[in-house]
Amino acid sequence: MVRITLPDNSVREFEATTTTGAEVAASIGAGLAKAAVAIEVNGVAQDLSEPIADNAKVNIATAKTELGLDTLRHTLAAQVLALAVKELFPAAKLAIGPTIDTGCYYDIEFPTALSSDDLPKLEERMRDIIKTGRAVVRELWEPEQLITHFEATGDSYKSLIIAEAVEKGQTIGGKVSAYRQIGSSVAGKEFIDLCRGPHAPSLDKITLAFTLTNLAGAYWKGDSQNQQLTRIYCVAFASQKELDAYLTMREEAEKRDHRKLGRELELFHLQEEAPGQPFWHPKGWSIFLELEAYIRQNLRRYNYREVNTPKLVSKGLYEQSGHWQNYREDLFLTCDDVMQPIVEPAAHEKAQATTLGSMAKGIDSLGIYSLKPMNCPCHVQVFRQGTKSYRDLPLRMSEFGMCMRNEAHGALHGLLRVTSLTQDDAHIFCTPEQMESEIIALCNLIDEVYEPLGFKDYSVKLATRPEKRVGDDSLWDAAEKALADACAKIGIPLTLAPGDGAFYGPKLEYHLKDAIGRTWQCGTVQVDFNLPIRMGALYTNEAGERVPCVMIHRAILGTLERFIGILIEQYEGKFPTWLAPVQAMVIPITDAQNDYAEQVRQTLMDAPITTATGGLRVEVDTASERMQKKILFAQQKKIPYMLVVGKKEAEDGTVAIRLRDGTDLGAKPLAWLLDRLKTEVLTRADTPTTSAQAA
RNA sequence: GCUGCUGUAGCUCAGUGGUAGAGCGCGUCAUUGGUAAUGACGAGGUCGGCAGUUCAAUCCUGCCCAGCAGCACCA
Repeated sequence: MVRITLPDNSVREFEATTTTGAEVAASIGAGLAKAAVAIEVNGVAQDLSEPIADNAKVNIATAKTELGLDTLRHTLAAQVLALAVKELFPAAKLAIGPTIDTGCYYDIEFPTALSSDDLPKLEERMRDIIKTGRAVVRELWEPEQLITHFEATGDSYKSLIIAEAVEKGQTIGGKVSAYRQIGSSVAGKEFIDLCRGPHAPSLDKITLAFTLTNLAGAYWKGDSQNQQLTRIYCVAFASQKELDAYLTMREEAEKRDHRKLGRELELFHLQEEAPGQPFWHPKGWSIFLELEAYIRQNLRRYNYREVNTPKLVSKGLYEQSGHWQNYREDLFLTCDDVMQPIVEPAAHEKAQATTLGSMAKGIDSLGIYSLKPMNCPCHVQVFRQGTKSYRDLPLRMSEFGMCMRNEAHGALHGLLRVTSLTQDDAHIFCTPEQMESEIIALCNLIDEVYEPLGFKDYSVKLATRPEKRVGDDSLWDAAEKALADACAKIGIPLTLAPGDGAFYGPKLEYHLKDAIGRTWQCGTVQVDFNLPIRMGALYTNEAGERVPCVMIHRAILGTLERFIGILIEQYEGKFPTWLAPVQAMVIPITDAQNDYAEQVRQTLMDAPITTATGGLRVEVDTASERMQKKILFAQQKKIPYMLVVGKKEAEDGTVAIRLRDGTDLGAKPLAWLLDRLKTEVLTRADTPTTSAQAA
């Protein structure tokens, strides 16, 4: 007899000791039996066909549950998409087909390139396969036999996975599970897929709404040294409604793409002569300046001192720091004259073309310089001027330094990944004893900076020692512990990112989510015991000894370029007044009010309101258009305040105020408006709303 | 860097082996309008770059550059 506890804590008894999930579901009701796709037994997912242990707590999964949806997506990938590919492209080699939070994908090696034109055909075949409603049965195989099977079908990647599972001891009593689709046929054999499961017991359970969206390249096991496979993405949801909602969401996300808005709002542009380097237009640059000022104001509260250091620095400094050894490929190198031949042209003919530009790296005899890829080595040089004692620490050195990185070409992406980047960078030189309180202060500062910008939800990862690193492991132990302890102390939940640390130290990574749900690393806090030793950042301790300090590398916004890109998407271009490139647009109703409109603009521009650009940013729309059109235009430019001036306002010395969201505040004296703008700008209020009307 | 795709007017895009089109935007003129698009006319393109095939290339082929969707990378 088997006793089974249901989610409502009721207990049912079954005679047979081999009672399965399917039987439990059937005992509850025919509807549930039909909808069931898998079952959770004591928190572990298993097939409906497997027997359930005595005294188990179970939860039956349907398309409406997380596990059920995941199981159906999994079956869709492994039994439907995979089979469709095998039927249409017999020579294709299946690799892996996991689920993701919007559906699933399958990585496959194709002998000839698949094109996106093939997707509709594949999708149609998938629907045909589902219509057969064939049963999918779990089987346990001897690893060698299953490998033999996959060698015969050409799916050598499956063999590799089996071999690895055996090696790692991830087997079920020495066997591996596979799923057979009863009645299917590929090259005369029933289709079998290696899988841990669970799977839906039959294809007619797959009631998902799905569509194949796109193709992409992806490396086998995520390693760029390996074979590149073709990844087929499939979005799949429990209902057509959810699928439509997801597709609509993607379209909406496209509308707030910072590259599109950046052009429409005249913030910046990119062109091929300067890949990855934004040309900032006046309106975009004003955002840049405001953010910089915002950060400066915050740093002041935490006693930072700002510096500025050279852009073009000899490679020697980077050899000392270790960046040369780790990032040489990504440095922009130059010397006094790259076109000057290195070898005497007369020596031999080929030498004519042999310039530094062509021979480039590894030539020590010439003074080779690198555009600085980061600020830390330069900051150490500032620190080293003069003798420092423990009384000088902690020393917090900040810089908005522009760095250049020759990023992999495929990595560039609008403002989110650029070649020339401006970090809100700083290095804290401190003693080991000060380290923890400095990290805690930093975590607080970061939160205080993010919060007013609307980023309340972010995740923090602890990136630990990578394989390629410098320094003793004992130092790494201490550094990783310092970060973990500090976070524990102030209650920041951490997830681990093993091996993702910098070559000189572990780091906390702050990840923010953008409008399309992609996450971007922005803030970072890195504890470094190694560069101070390598580069001689020493201080005299209380005992009079010269010892290396601890260096904490940190950035809050990360790079201003990336952060502005994220902000554009976050706000959909509707910046709060303090950040808005144009804060108010004066709209004269007829030409007769142009002079008054200009007076209004001048009054606002001259108002004693401090902004990063020296005062309020106001424009006048004197186009020979109807007022309605000018309002529409200002709205399209997402300008927070529209100040309509007609004959009446000109006579009364007022402006008729209309907000970006359509709210009409009516005619108000200029002094009233100035008061309101001043409050809004100085407090960096989120956005102009009617609720602020009391101001 | 890798896989697939794209590059035609300021923007969005159509099109053809015989040197190009639309809508919006832009300019001029008329209109002087009270809170989401006034009308007429006009200008604007080495069809990403370099080679090749051809009597002829924006179109076909190759190479390069840039961009897009991912992957890898991200000090």
